[in-house]
Amino acid sequence: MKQPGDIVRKLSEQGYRLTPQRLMILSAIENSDNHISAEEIYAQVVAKYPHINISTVYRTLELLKGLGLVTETDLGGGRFRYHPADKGHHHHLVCRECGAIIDLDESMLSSLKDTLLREYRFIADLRHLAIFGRCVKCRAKKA
Amino acid sequence: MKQPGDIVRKLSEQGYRLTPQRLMILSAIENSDNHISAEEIYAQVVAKYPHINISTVYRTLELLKGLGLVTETDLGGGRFRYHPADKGHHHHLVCRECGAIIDLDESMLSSLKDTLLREYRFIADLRHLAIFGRCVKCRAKKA
DNA sequence: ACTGCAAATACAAAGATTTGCAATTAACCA
DNA sequence: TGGTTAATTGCAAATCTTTGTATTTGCAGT
Repeated sequence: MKQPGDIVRKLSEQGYRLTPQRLMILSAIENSDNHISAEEIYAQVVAKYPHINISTVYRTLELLKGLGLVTETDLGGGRFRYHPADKGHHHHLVCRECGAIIDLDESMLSSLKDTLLREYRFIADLRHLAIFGRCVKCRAKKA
Repeated sequence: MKQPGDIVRKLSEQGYRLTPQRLMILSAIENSDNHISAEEIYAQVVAKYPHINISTVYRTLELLKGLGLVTETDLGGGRFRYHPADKGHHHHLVCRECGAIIDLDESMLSSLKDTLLREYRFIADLRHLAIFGRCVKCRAKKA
């Protein structure tokens, strides 16, 4: 398991500067339960450090994504959410009705990946896929 | 098979106005080979009818999508593409390297849909999914 | 502690999509 | 044909994300 600050250490090891902005952004991501958005990160950081600009949040997320330290999931239409990569790859079932996000184990899609490779010779990147639909709770609500 | 103008007829039947803007937008979608974007539609229409506003294009697409006459595919990050719904549902394999879009038959994902329903009781909407990766041509280019 | 410099930042502006509102107009009816 | 009216549009502004650029700053080497 990772310790808090593990991402900070890796950044430092790779020669990236540890600016207060980055530390606060990382803290927001690591302390988030799950699936935090750029706007939410910005809101958290700006409360303590009003000087920060939101473009710094976006660029930091871009950096962390590129380094594989943070995972980005597109919940449709470019609504991106982030979480620490060490919390494991998984997919997301997103309920269109109530907005619930259900984590789906990576192995669920391995046979699909195999099929695409065999039939289309296409190497599918299925690391953080979002699938939309209707969850069990909303199915119960009304016919 | 559908005739050109079939969507026009359906709109009219359901009490929607047939404005010149809508007719030209529909013409652009129906004459497109595949996967046209809102910007491309706008560019085509504005050439003949410079007065049109792009928000009309977006609103018309929203309407057609809601009526199930046009299908919207999110090629990642909210880059939407459209095509007539009667050309059939299919999925898309999108190559991150060369941008190629490979159509994938709907049946390809039916077993995934079944599994999600059985194991998660989740009704997945897999009508126009985009899966990212690397296509066979780009695999050949370099190791 | 101080200095230099490349890295990182803030700011501003651009691109893509959405939304509120006043003006326009397609379609119905006399 | 012309009038009426609710649907539709154009326009402007807002939102979210990205990008260019001048300024600031972390940090390695004094």
